[in-house]
Amino acid sequence: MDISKILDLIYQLPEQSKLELQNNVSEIAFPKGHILLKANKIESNIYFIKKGLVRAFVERDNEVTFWFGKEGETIISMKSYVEDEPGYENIELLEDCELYELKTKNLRKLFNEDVHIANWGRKFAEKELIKTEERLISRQFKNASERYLELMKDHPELIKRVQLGHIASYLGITQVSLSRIRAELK
Amino acid sequence: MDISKILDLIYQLPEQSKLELQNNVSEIAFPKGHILLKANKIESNIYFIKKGLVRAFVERDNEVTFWFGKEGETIISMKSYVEDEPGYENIELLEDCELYELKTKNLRKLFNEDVHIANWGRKFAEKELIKTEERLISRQFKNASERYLELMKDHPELIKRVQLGHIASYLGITQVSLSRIRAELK
DNA sequence: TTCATTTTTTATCATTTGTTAAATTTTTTC
DNA sequence: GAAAAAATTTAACAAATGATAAAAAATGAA
Repeated sequence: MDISKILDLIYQLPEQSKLELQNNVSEIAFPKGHILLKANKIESNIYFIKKGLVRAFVERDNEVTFWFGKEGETIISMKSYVEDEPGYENIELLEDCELYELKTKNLRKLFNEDVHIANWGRKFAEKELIKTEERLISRQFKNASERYLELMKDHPELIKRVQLGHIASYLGITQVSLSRIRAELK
Repeated sequence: MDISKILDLIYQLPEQSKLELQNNVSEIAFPKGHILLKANKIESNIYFIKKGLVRAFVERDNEVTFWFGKEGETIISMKSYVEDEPGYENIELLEDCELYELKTKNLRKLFNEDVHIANWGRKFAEKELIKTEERLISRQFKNASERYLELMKDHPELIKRVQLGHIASYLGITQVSLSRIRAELK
């Protein structure tokens, strides 16, 4: 998915502002398994996924996967981006990826210079917020089996592309529980 | 908490922009028990809490409380605000409240006219996003008892001001479970 | 205060999910 | 293609949480 399309998905910018943003973007590729972002470090870039699939996870006793990103989505260490503090998330590439890279520093400059880009940034955060809030609510009143069915309905491709251990973690259950749930659905 | 302080908490605006925002704000009060926002309706205002306490909940078999707002916080139907679509949340006043009201229509106009206000709106969404993401992650690897202790640590005043049924719902467990957890902590 | 109502706790049993270990299947590597 | 490694499933039992009902405590209204 090309950068112009990705930027439009978030918010339709006037041509001039869009070019400003695109001029600050460079392309970069990494292989499956690469750790793009490490926890407890300030990340100075954000990335848009041209091609591939990644996961965000935090490390506890085990790894807790809390987000998947695929073509068209944006990779951000929220803490770094928003508060300039080390983030809590690691980002691992689950497939070979082609990414667009944008320096946070340059983006912040554009936020202060261009009202359209500031509103683009606002829309981005707002849309992410709605997605996160809906997931939180879903967690609050659905059991594991219902959450799995919901994921199958909303993101069937994820279940094909991601190994079940990560899916189970994302759903907030153990892999063994997910396996049991799948067996019961047959 | 006065409106100037509340706006500053989100993002420090230049004086001129701040006055622009403040000029669009009016004061309003409602008694405990009042339903300020109803689900499935487009809400045309956002509110800042000057004084009091509210909760956001969705209706399922039971009510699921997913947010508490107190002095200095912002009441928004995210779906209405972001996508101009009916929201999923109800907002109930848990105490008598004094609120600042701001018409979404006017705010949108300011977002397009004033780069500082656009960035204020961006910061607001970004900060809410981090809080929501942290709660989601906490849900993913902490059990009910740990989540209760976390809430006691981070927001002890909530436990004093809110009845336990709502707290239990917010934590994603039944009131009976929360009561049991409290008994085990003694 | 006193009574009625609401909230919280306690108890019991059912269900869901976790833990551990082993078996099976799939994927990767040589 | 065979061996090794990784991922998934299955099984048995443990622990956490849910559901229901009843008792106790707290709150609110007359």
